[in-house]
Amino acid sequence: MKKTRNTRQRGVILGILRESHEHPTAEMIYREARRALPNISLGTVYRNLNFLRDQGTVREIRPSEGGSSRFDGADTPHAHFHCAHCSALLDIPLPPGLENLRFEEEKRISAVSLVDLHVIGSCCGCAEGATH
Amino acid sequence: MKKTRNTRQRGVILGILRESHEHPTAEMIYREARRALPNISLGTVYRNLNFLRDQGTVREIRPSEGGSSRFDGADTPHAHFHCAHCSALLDIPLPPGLENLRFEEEKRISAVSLVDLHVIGSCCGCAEGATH
DNA sequence: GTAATTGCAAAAGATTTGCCCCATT
DNA sequence: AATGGGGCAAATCTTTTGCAATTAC
Repeated sequence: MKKTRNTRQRGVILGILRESHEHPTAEMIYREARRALPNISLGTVYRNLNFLRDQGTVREIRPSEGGSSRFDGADTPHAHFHCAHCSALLDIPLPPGLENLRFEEEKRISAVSLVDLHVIGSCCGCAEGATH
Repeated sequence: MKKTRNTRQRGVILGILRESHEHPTAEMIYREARRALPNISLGTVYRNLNFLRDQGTVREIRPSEGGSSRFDGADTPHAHFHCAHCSALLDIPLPPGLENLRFEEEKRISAVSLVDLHVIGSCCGCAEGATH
């Protein structure tokens, strides 16, 4: 197995993700990381996000509304709510019964590694009254 | 409200989507549509897919693995299984209990318009034996 | 010392858009 | 005839990649 290094860049990126609750994009992480490491490049941010995602440390969320991927550094299972109006992305609890989905009866599926639940709708800040 | 026209292009695109079970990309739909309309352009395919998606007629699926969006012309609720190895995208039944999720207790959510469940794993064609 | 990782910039990929013409209503 | 929609090509946006220099181990 390939050896990995603990670079300052990787640490800063993971730290940002761990502290943020807003599911930042690579660009937002980049801007934040530049405060600690003014020379960090966007390519490095992307490379590390891909690395952390492949490692299972963070989750990449590709919003159904389009636009950039958003990243989630939380380590407990949860679902996501997307506001279709303001593109806020909120963590919501996983509905009961979804923690242990089984797909034995589904002959085309051999193994399940991840279950992603996305709820799309309108957040309270964007309710009826608001301009759409 | 803006009046919409039934163009040959829009009809062909929707027809392809309705008949396909493989969740084609815009590019695949474009190639297929060219058989009926040799002059259709990729831009037109994208414009119509966006239109049909905004109208709620088709669903756009942004694969967690990355790459192009895939489109789903089915009209009954279902979940999706993504094979992480061959990028097959299969319709699977919505697990019981997910048809009528309620989010009353979630104060930040005002309305829900769509629930998307994505199961990521390995399909049977890509099981253990296969080259990864 | 060595190989993983970085910064930079260019490239690639996917989707959108402007403009002018055509076709549906 | 009016105008929504199409074709084409350029533009935009997001993400990836090649390469030489750097740095963690």
